[in-house]
Amino acid sequence: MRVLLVEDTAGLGEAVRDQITDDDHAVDWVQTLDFAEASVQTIAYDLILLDLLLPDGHGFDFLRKLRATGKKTPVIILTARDQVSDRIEGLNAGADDYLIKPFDLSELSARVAAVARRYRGDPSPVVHVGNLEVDLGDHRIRRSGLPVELTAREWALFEGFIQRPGMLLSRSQLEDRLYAFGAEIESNTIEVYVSRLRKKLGRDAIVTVRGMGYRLETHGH
Amino acid sequence: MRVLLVEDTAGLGEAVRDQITDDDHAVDWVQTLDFAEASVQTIAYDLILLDLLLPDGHGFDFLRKLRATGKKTPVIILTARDQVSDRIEGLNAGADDYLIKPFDLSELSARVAAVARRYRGDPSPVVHVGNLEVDLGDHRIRRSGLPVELTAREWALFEGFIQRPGMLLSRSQLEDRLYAFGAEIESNTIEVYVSRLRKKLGRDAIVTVRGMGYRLETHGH
DNA sequence: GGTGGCCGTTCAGGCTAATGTCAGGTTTTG
DNA sequence: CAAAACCTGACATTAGCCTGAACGGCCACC
Repeated sequence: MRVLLVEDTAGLGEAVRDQITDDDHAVDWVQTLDFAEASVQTIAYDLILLDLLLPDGHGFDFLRKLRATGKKTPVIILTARDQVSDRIEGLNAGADDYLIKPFDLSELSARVAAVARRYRGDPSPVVHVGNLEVDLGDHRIRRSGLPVELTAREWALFEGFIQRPGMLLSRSQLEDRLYAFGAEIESNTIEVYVSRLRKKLGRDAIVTVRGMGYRLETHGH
Repeated sequence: MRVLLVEDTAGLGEAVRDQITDDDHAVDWVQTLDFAEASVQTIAYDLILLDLLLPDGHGFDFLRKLRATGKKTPVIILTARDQVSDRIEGLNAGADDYLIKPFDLSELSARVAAVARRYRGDPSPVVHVGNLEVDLGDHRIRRSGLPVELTAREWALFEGFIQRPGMLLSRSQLEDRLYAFGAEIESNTIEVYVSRLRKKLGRDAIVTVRGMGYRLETHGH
């Protein structure tokens, strides 16, 4: 499997390259969008790891161009913590996944493996919580077998819950998932999204813990 | 897990130290960058809590130096609300998370736990005390196997007890857990909450030490 | 270029349960 | 025995939460 890494930070680039490279994975590492574009034109990559802030432009531009040419190569975005809101846009722009810096290298391996699995056509792992069936790779949810469609932000929130089912998530932790890190939020957006998630996933899916936050109900109803 | 707290405000420093210290977490508290630098050279910390405005310099300088030496110790920055631009800079400088003063102590716990988990990958620990079973991450309690629901303030108090089972906690220490530091309280709120906790956790769960404070009973009843 | 629909965001109104205080009782201490 | 310290039921207040509705931006499609 051939991986293109687009990342201009030296330390991180090295670490990622070393982490991924093995018998099955070859990594080409470039540091500018220019090189990246040249690379995808000459080589058919199986996966692209894409930093967003690069010296000669924004990763989205590259991503959009790539998709515009019809290429469906899976793309994982590597984004800094203060650009979390970008991920919404990123998913819209055609990214398959994203990782927030700083991330565990093992986490990276897991995502890469997941993409590889999907790429080979193997089924991605499915998490069962209550009467929900969640396919993390595909961002697909079934509720009692019936498919449920979530919008980008609904998913962003829900993903927070699914990563550790049953764990109590504070309001600010949830806000960090939706907005640029540390952004002040004045309205009741979280409540609105929780409300919408409940409408789609079931009234009891998410439990309010007054004054503390929310948690995903882990056992069926 | 070993935590370095770099904070020059006495009251806040104490409160944070007390909040974090438990069987699993040892806290070293220093008040200047000088001491902080000396500390990180002699001890391998698992987490650093860093105030930005310190008597002998700015926290960023410390953070940059730390990263320059290749240390990847997770760092959570503690900063005042009005320094928005600092946030971006801080994340670029290599911080892992941010807490904006004034923050809830329970919020601090959550972040520390999250960072710790991110780096160790462990699930949240479950503590057993007497006939109580406490999951700190989930904020869940079982008493003889049966779930117990606590309100935000009840939990805030209880967290103080559970972190140091059997240790005597003074009234003012407990008050610090319920209210922002320094808030004087005139009524008998502590007594009321201790009473409410006893009703939910068992009459003997919390022992009164007349004139001194309270402590959590550690062996079953 | 226009238009319709979807999504994100905010607001207002209504509701429930958590909170803080008090008063009257109980226990401990000197 | 009196005073100090503590306990706890009751209650008014309000913080915190829920949700329908409306608005505006953006994008795809015509």
